[in-house]
Amino acid sequence: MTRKPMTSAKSFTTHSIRELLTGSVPLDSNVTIEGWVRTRRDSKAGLSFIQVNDGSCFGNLQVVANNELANYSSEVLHMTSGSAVRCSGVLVASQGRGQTHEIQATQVSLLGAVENPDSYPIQPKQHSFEFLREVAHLRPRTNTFGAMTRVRHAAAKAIHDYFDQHGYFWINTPLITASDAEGAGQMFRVSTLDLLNLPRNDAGGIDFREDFFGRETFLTVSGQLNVEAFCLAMSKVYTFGPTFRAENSNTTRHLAEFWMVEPEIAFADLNDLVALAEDFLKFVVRQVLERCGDDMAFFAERIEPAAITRLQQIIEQPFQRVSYTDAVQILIKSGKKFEFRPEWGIDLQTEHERFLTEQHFKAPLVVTDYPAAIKAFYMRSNDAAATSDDTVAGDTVAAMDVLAPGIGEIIGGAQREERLDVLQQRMQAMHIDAEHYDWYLDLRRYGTVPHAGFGLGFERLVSYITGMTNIRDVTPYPRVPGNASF
RNA sequence: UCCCCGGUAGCUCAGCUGGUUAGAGCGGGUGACUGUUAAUCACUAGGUCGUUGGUUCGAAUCCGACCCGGGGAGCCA
Repeated sequence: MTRKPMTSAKSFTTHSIRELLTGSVPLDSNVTIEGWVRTRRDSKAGLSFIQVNDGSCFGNLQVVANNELANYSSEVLHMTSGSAVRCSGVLVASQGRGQTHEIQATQVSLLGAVENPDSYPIQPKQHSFEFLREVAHLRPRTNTFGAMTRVRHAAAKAIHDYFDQHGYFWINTPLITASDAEGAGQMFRVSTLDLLNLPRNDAGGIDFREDFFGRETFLTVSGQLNVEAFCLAMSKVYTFGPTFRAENSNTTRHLAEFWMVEPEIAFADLNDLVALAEDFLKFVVRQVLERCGDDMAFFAERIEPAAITRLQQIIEQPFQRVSYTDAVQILIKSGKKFEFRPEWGIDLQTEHERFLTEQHFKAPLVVTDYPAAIKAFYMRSNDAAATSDDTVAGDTVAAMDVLAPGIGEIIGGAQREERLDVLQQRMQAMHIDAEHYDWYLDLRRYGTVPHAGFGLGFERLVSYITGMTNIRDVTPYPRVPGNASF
């Protein structure tokens, strides 16, 4: 992107630093850049080196400003970290080591000064992530969050590209909902009622007929049920949008507000879904590696040494696959002492998942066919319990989780129960009020077909890709219990 | 929600068997020096030791309560 500069400097064209560093602009061109000062080093020989970053790429551009500039001593020497500047000059090959290009400045303008340089929080040094969360509005100016932001963008773009190239339609499912979905967790209430003066019904409860929508409403915990309806018309669809969970979860992998990707495919079974998950993840990872080389190199150097190599392994290796029943057997036979003893019928604990992905398989792992009792009502009942030995296995459903080393569950999905009578039985058994799901049951009454889908936690994906271990550091403004700052 | 750990300068931390005036590095300011690379060197400013009670002649240091942050677990994506 090139454009005219905002000021009068004639024959200088404004460029992103990315353009200048990647060699798409010939040397000796007159150029202008706009950005924020990372560091400034002064030489009393009469020149200063200003490292400028504009977010367009990981690298800074070095601007060489000498004392012949009219504002050299009055402004240039006071351009501390964080100052906003516009620099014009000639793009040249750098005389010094450490960078290929630099600008010999003919004009350096201070657009926005840093009022209190001694208290500006972002210094050219390592900060703790805990501290940076307290200055979430300024942390985009750090290397780490610049890199994370570009990776996050590249991943989101890759997700849309993958589905677009494979004939999927992006469905914008509602964020406000009246159903409590699959009971996927605690929900945030949406209401315009006056909390200090609640309307009451005859039974003494709150009269939600007086509320904005005439009934109780919440923020969505999943777009899945809604997107299924479009799946059973458009064949291949997906959602990608914000999701809300009011769970009191205080961990490095939970947010109250996060983004979720939920593809849903018709005329498909669990095997098709597993194949999709693998192909999809590999595509996204490959795109990020191709587009964000500098950023990923930074994560590998400073955050997680294996950041790049483990992504390359994901691309190259086939995902491992194991049934829940076999996974439990592996855990039992491992002889390893777990805090929670592995047992058929109990959900895999974090320590179990970690053992399977990090020690046993040492790869992303797809676990399938979980006990029906611990899974949601809409998951398809398997016809027969599949076991690889003499273990007695109970009823299972065609569910699947993709577990990634270091992160745990990154994808959860299932083939959906398309048989009306089986679905109704299951809802009854799980005490789900069928009245709220009549429209959902309609999908089984009118032209039902086998279909399947999964949910991918977008932040968990970014966390896995970058090696950033706390999910609060891979989203711009994290919302967690007790904190909605910024 | 449960279990641990922590809160000292703008940042990262030391000091914590109670005892003159609470320290260092980085960052800021000033100066020296150099086509510099998180530059280097010197000087300098900067602190209600999370809040609040208590113990004590005396509390950053010991005890209680509260607030905030972090890690782990559960729930899940």
